[in-house]
Amino acid sequence: MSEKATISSKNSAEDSEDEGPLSSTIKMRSGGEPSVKKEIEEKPLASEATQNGSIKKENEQLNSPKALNKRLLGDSSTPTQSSVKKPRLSESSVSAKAKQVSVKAEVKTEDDDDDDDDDVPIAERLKKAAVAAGTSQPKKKTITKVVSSSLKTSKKSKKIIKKSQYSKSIKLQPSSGDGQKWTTLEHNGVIFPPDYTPHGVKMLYNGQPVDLTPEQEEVATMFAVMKDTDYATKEKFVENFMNDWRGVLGRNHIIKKFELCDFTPIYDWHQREKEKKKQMTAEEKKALKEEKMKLEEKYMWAVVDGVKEKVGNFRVEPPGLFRGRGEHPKMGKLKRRIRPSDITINIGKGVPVPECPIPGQRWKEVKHDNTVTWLAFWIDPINSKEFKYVFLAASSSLKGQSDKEKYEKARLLKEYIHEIRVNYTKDFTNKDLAKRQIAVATYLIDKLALRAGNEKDDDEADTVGCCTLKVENVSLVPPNKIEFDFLGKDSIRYQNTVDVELPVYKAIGQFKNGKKDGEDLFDKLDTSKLNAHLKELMPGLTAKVFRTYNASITLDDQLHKNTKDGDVGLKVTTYNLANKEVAIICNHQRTESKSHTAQMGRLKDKMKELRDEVDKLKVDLERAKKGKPPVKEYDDEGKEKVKRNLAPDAYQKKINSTNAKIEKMERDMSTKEELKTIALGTSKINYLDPRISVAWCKRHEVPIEKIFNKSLLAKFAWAMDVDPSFRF
DNA sequence: GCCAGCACTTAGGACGGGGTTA
DNA sequence: TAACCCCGTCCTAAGTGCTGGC
Repeated sequence: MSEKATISSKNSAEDSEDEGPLSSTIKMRSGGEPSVKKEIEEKPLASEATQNGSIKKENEQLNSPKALNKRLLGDSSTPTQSSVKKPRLSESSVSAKAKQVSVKAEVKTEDDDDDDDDDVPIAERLKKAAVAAGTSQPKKKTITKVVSSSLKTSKKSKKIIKKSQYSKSIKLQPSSGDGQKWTTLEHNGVIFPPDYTPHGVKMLYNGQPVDLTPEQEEVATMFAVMKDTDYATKEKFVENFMNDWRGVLGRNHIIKKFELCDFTPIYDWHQREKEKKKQMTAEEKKALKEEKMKLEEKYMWAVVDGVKEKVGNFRVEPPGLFRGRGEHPKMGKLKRRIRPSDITINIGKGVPVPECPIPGQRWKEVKHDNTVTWLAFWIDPINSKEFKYVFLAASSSLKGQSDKEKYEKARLLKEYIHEIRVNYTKDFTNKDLAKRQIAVATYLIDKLALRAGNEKDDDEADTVGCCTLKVENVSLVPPNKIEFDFLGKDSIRYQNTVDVELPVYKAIGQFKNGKKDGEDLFDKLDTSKLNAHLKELMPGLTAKVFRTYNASITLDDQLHKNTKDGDVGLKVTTYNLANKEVAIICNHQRTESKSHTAQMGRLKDKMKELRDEVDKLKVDLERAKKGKPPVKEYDDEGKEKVKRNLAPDAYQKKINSTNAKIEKMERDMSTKEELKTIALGTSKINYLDPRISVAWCKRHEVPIEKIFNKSLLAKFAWAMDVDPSFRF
């Protein structure tokens, strides 16, 4: 069970029949087909119009007959042959279908209210429903075409955007339809961690120092340095560690029982080393850093189709003890050292194969597969069914292209969401149990942004997603609430009580009926069935698209509704609040920092000091008004403090400025408290279409650097030239 | 239709640098 | 000057989803 606080639900009880998922107006054809096919072929998509035509180009490419090529079954292990894989449907189909979707290019102004609730996440609409009952239909400005150049960015905002060295956009090459990811690829392979250097510090066994070989000492040290982590106290961790360590120690070694092991001498040695490192002068640290840089420089870059791109993880993982999350059955197992003979390299044909950095050794294999993006991989030593890949960095064009496609797919869902909701609502009462389960699962994924929930093996932590929810994870709370309590990805607890439509409540009751704890709630369903069904509703649609859609549309909606005139600081606060809403929806949590309570305590003390100061200043102000000197004050040693006589105006000024400090501090404290277990970064990196943020910054003259750090600016370079009118 | 293999995205925590404060 | 704290970066685990083969 996670120790983290649970994010409380924002889903409220206003989930009435009228304001449910189906209440909103939609742009649909009477036949139920989304939007206007003919119109589209003549007019660009709204998004196309804002993308300098680049998307249209993509669609053409993805639509090409080449996209239907099948995978050729070549011997991919032969270095001279590259396997050509069948492109994923999702890559081609979304863009292809995109042509069939509506669109009159519409621009909603900041003043416009949303009149189409299907463009808003359900959770938000539920909240809105209570407030908005009886509100009049808002107006929407419709124009025939949006061309980026026709929308003027104000001079000032242009300047702000231009000022940023990262604001230049990159033009992404559309991904080809045949699954080919690159034409030429050059890189220098991977770098290995240094060999183990024995320290010679002896651990104790049964109180006596023990001699260990370097290999045995290395594993002992891995455990010793984790002595003060939670892992070291977990039975499973210790058990797995001891089993693997015994293998290294050999059958006849004196060390048998963990209880008799004392790793303290090694732990202390490690602490001293850490301290030594800390005590190094700035110059020494700099020199060390430069040396490391020199060693690594050549591995940091790849050249893809003639463009120099950063490599993401060019360092091979060092050996260690496996740190699985939650109650992972393999925690503590020895993750052995990876050697060149474990590594498969992928590189362009006709360019030099990276030299193996360890003399006398060689790569396991060299491939030339241009249908994949990995530069190297090795088999995970903890789970031999899995691979560890070396990919390009997030800032690379390849990653950028795929990121953009992800957001375009989520935007496409906007066009289909109404029909999808109509569809699943109808099926809440379907006689076919499988259909009923699909309907309810889709509803939960849409409404609560739950993950799909693939099946898991027994040798993984016991976590669930939507399709793998167990009977005990879901409780009925009459008359129509459902309480969720389960461990999701990374064993993060999801605890939420939500109002649901009555048919959903009844259906879940039926699914639970006659089942015991530990049994699947959706016994007729798994992720492949669910995704197959979703694909019938929209090309390329899968469960995870709903998370992207919900997150991005929530940000867009919140920014649209809540941005007020004011200084940049205020606007950034508005942004962060919107970001927080998204993090709550996606259940992005972090562990409360160990020092949080102490930090809050210190802030409270400081606040009290400031308040006392204001009280004293008020007294002195009254005295000054009467021409009296300020009240005498004494320090800890009883010596009188020097206090100047000030004019009443000066006291008032001081009071005002101290009050301002108090107000700021109150705001900071409440933000700190609210965000102590909420992680904002995850959604910003993975779920929020960066074009929403960039366009909002342009419209409101907020420097983009206030929203994106250096890494994000690089990752989202492709989004920087978005038109200011862009809406998700 | 199912499963295993594969390729990729999404995720939280560790760590360290640098700015701020006492 | 040290302690504190924030933030960016790195690390790698843990998900999702597609495909081919049976």
